[in-house]
This record gives sequence, C-alpha cells and structure tokens, in this order.
Amino acid sequence: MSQSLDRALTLLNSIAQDARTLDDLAEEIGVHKSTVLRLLRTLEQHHFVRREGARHYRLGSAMFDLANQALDSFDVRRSAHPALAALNARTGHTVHLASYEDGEVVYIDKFEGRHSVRMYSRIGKRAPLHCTAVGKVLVAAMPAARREEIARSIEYPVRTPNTITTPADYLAELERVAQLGYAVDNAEHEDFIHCIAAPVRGTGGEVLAAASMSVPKVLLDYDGLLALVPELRAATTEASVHSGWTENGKGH
Amino acid sequence: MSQSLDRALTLLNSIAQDARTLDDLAEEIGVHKSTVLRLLRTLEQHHFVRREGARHYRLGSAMFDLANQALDSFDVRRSAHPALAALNARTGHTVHLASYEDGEVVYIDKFEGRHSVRMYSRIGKRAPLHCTAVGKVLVAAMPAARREEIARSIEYPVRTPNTITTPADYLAELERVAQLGYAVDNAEHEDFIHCIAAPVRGTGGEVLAAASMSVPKVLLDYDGLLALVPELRAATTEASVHSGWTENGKGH
DNA sequence: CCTCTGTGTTGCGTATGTTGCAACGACTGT
DNA sequence: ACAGTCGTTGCAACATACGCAACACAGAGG
Repeated sequence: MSQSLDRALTLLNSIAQDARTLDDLAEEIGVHKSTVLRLLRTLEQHHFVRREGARHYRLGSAMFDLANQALDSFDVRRSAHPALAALNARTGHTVHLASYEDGEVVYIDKFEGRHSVRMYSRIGKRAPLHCTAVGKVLVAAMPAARREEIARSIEYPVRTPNTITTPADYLAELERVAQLGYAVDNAEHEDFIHCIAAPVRGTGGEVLAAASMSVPKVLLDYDGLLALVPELRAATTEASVHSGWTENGKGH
Repeated sequence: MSQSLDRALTLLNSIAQDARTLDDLAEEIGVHKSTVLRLLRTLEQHHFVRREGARHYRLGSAMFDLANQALDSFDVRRSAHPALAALNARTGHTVHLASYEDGEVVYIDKFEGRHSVRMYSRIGKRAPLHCTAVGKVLVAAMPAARREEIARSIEYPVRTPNTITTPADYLAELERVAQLGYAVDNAEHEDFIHCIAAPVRGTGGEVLAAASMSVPKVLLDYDGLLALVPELRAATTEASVHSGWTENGKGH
C-alpha cells in the first residue's frame, strides 16, 4: 500500500541477512540506487540501520530497542520465563516458547540446550504449524471450526518422511493432541530432532502460548522422549499458574 | 528525507511505547487516521506490527526476527557471552556489554543481577557517553583527535551531582581511563548505582566493546566496588581471547 | 602520475504515490 | 433503537519520492 515504506522494509530484510553495498540493494529491490540511498538515510536517522565503514550497512540499535520492548509486552514470556528456565536447567534440553501468529508459529523465547546440536531456530523466527509440536498445541486449542479453517488454508511442505501432508491427517492429529493435552513432533520438522510440547494457559484457561522441549534422536529414543512429558507438563503448569491460571478457573 | 517512511518509523516507536487506537496514533504523529491505517497495513504485511483484537496494534515478529539476526551479527556479543555470563553468575551483579554508535553507547547484551534493584536499561537501549563507565572506556580507546572531537560535540546533561559537565573534565577523565585500563562511573548516571567497565579487544588489539558491572551503592561502597576490578578484568580478558585477541598481538 | 572502474552523492523536473477529506460501515453500550 | 466510537474505502489534488544523469571520491593498475 505504501510503496516507499514497503521498499524500506524489504531493504531491512536484505540488510539483516548480511551487510551489502548500495548497488546490490538497489538491484535486489529493483529501484535506482539513489532511491535506496535516501531510504537508508531515513532509516539511519531513526537508528534502524547504521553504516559500517564506507560501504556497508547493518541493522541499527532501534531494532534491538523496539524488539526488546515488544518482547516485554508479551506478558506470557515474562511469566513463563522462570519455569522454563528451570526446566532447561534441570533437563539440559532446548526449550522453546512459541505463540500463534497469522497462520504460523513464532518463537518468543528460547533456552539453548547443553548438547551442542545447533537447531535452526531463533527468537522471532517463524515456523510452520503442521510439523511442529508447538504448532499442534496452539491449533488444537482452538474451536473446531477454526481448526478446520486453518487445516484447509495452510500449506503442507514436506520437511522429513514423517511430515503430515494432508488436512485430514492434521485434523486427526489435532484431535489426538486436544485429548492428550500435549503434542509430539516425531522428527516431522527436522530429521534428527523430535519434540514434545504443552500449552501455557492464562486467567480464563485460554491458551496463551506453547512450550516445547527438543531432543536430538541420538540422545533419547521415542519412548525416552515421551518419558519427559510429565516433567514438561509440570513446567507448563507452573508457567500457567504464574500467568494467572487456576485449576478450577474454568469448571471442566 | 522520505516522509512516509519517516512517519512509519515514528509510528513504530509509538506502538512500542504502547499507543493504542488509530486516532491516538494519528494525533501523535499529526496526520490523518486514514494515512496511519495505510502505513500500518504495510507494516503488518511485513510482520512489523500485528493487530490484536480489533483496535490494538503491537509490534510484530519481524521485529524480533531481524533484531536477533542483527544481534548475532555482532560477533563480539557471541564471543564475549560465556565470560560475561560466568562473571554475572559468580558475582551476582548486573553485567552489561556495550558498543559505541553514533555519539552514544548502545547496550548489546545484559545479564540481570541477583539483587532486584531494577536498572533502567535494556538491550538495544542507548545511553550517554559522558556519564557511563562503558562510554568512557569506548571513547578512551580512540585516538586523541577523535576523543577531542567527541568531547566537544556531545551534550553534558546533568544526571546526578557527580556527572561530568565539561569537555575539559571529560578529556581528563578519559586520559585517566586510558592509563588505568578501566573506567568508573561513580554514581554519575544514576544516583544509587556505581559501575566499573573495561574493554573487550579483538584480533588487532582494537576495542570491540566495553563490559561493565553495575552495583547498588547500598550493597558495596566505593572501595568495595574497586575491589571488583580484577575480577571484571579477568572476565574481559577472557572475552577478548575468545574474540581473537592475543596478549602480544600488538607489541606494546 | 594518470586513467579507469567502482563506489557513494547531489540537483532537478516530472510523474507517481500518498495524502486528507468526507461518507460509509461495523460495533458497543445505554 | 439510537448515538457514539472506531475502522475502512473512493476519490481528486497535491506534494513527494522517484529516476535520470552528472559529479565526487576512492582505490587499483598500468
């Protein structure tokens, strides 16, 4: 809708991936380099980008500043933090906190596991709904109509041999998740990792976010993973309580 | 330079602070609400803001995503992380990592202290050069000409009775810092807190960032603070080594 | 030393995109 | 049912951001 803004935001993405030169950026978004220059200058005034040396641009501090303000505005994040940190410290596995946004999952907190298996995730990163344990938990918590709507509307890119690829399978899986109260990602997203996830609830029992534990398959087999469920749920329950949830808050 | 972009970035700031309705935002930046709406829509497409319910806007996930990508591009941050985390764990005091940007100091990492004295700082936040220990360290590391230029150009807002208020005093202080190899903020920034800071160096001995420890005065008097300098310097040395620095890398 | 190539930067006229307006529609509370 | 909010849309006028082309500046290479 707003051309120059649109271009500027695209620029930010390019810059974030790796500092570039003016002409590169110009070509990348298909405009004249003088245009890029002027956009960058405006971004620079607001500290959204900074110049490094003569011909390199990097993201600036306004980015960090706003981002952290925004993270703080996710109340769940703060209230769930201690319980998840403890879970991470106790088990040594990677712990994620994620939230639903616009047909995808967004990681809003992450605790790095001790086993140095680098996972390709990051706070702020988005992931698909159909092949992540957190995604299943979040969608399973929605009313049936909404679930079907989502199951119909999302894509089902195949990530591994185990990835769910049809709306019908997904809906069945969601039903299972809703019943059990937790979800499993049996190497459906990344080949060597499997995860379990459970919901974090708020005052009215509504699901605010999902917390997950990710474990390399070499470290723990499927049964070993499932054995961790009680520990995960203890943590999410604690997180829920800190978020205002009460066991008998909703009746059933 | 670019009007709509300028307005959009201002909008982001307002939203971050927790501005609410469309008209509020419109008034705040002095444009018609339809204009705000269109800008917000563009921002929304790029996930920079998200709608919450009908009439609430919050910062979106692109913010976190880009910010974390950018933070990762600060190599110092990653390489200094373990040493600073250890320092924080060992002493229990608040530890900051900061970098110079454009006449100010920018916090690029923070480790919360155990003593729950809330400090008004945050990753991404900027602070003045003249009344922070990290600021002194960073400026002291620059060549004399640059130092004087900066000393002349910055403002000297008075924050506490101890704040340095003249370029001459500041230059003298910088000289002292350069000699000692560390800096002190003797309650010059916030009344009840004093800090010490030391440089983190890179491959060529150049100063990449400054690390500081902040301690409430009620917890430790001035001499007690200075007694922590060796511990801080041990940590910054370790961080420097992880950043590629070698003791004899530069000769003198 | 000089050119040559690759940068970033500026001035300018024009077309384009953006703006403000005013009317409409959705929603809430009384 | 009505008034009062607030978000949303179409349109015409204007300002603005655009592309162009020329300039400035650096480093590389002969």
